[in-house]
Amino acid sequence: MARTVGADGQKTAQRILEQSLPLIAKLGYSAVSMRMIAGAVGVNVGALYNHFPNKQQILVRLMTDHMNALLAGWHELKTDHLTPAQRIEQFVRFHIAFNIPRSEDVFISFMELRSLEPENHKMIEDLRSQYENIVASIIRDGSDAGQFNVADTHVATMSVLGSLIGVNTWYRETGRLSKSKIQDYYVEMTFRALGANTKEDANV
Amino acid sequence: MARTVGADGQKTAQRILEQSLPLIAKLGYSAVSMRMIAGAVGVNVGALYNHFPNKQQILVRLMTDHMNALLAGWHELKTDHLTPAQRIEQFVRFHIAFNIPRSEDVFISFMELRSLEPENHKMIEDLRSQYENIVASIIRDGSDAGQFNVADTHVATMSVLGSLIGVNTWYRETGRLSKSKIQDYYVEMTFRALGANTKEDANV
DNA sequence: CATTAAAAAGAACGAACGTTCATTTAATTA
DNA sequence: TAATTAAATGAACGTTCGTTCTTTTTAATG
Repeated sequence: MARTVGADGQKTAQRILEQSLPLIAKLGYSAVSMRMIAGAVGVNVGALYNHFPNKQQILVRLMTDHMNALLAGWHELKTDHLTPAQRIEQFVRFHIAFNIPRSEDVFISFMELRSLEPENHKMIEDLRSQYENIVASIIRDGSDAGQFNVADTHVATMSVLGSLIGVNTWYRETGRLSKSKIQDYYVEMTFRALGANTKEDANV
Repeated sequence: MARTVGADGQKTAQRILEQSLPLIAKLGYSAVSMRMIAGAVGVNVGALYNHFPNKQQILVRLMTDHMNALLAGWHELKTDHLTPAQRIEQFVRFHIAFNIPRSEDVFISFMELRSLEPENHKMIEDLRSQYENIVASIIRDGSDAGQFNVADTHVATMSVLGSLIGVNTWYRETGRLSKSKIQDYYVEMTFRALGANTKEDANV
């Protein structure tokens, strides 16, 4: 046998990414073999190499695609003209809304950094720090404007991001809480953690 | 060659655990081979099986030892007689102090759950939920007593734990902030996030 | 001191790994 | 329609994997 009827390179490449995602999220990059991916796609092992030069590049694509979508999603919101309090609220809501349906991407992008060769690692790390900088600059602006009251900008940034990232580890579609309720709760807790005094001002 | 001078079973078993820890933390369980561990210990591959029946049990020991030490460390503090606000402060300080010098254990216990066979996975998961329950019950007590003001106990628990767990991902021994400063900052942010109104009452 | 047990070495096992290659067939191009 | 390119198969490559086994040497036991 050889090329099959209806075979399409672009579609196969996409299927490889789609099938790799849950496998790597569940088992980890090292524990997933090219044969497993091929099996999930419904294709022979060798065929994978028509679309990706090696295993590592599959992981790189998964991570860059996710991080770029995350950053693009945020920048689409165009929040520059808002107050720091409004921006952090937008950010909390965006982060939760964006990441909940992408729990596997989130997990991989956090978890498999160490599986990347140095230059790829650096590239993803840069994207990640761009995302951290979004929060850091909101908190810094809020502090400078006297709207937030934090002892240390960096610690506050890490605390806010840490609590948000944790959502993915426990959220369940079928759980007790709706996505929007979770957003509300986290907005409130984030405001409090940052010593924000402007939520009422902004909303009432 | 064969048994070497001074060879001691218990010491070797301990060295296997000690050397496995940084390897697995850095590369991941699947990516670490028994030969790498043996090399780090300075022993032949086969010798590992005098001390552990298989690779999985090394991971199990690393994770159970860590989780048990974590739980034991907390219970040693005997905080039952304190107020919820005092207890959550103690917890935040304990968690940071305990985990910072054990970043590799923390990372593995969080990361490699998926590498465990079902029964081992369940055992570790049980230990982890015991730890979560510590926070949950403090927050619940504080809410019931009207000392905390949270919209949802579970969400608050996850947010507090998430922000704390994040510390390990960015703390550096040589960094700008001392451990005790970080503790102070996190105590304050946690109090705020929980709507605690008793920090001043308790301390002043 | 003789015997047994513990702890190591080192070779070997089959299985699985990522990757390559020659080949075959479908789709596209000239 | 003929030639070329794209996309797949399936076998094979050498390497590494976790594990087992035999053998050797040291330490502990009687």
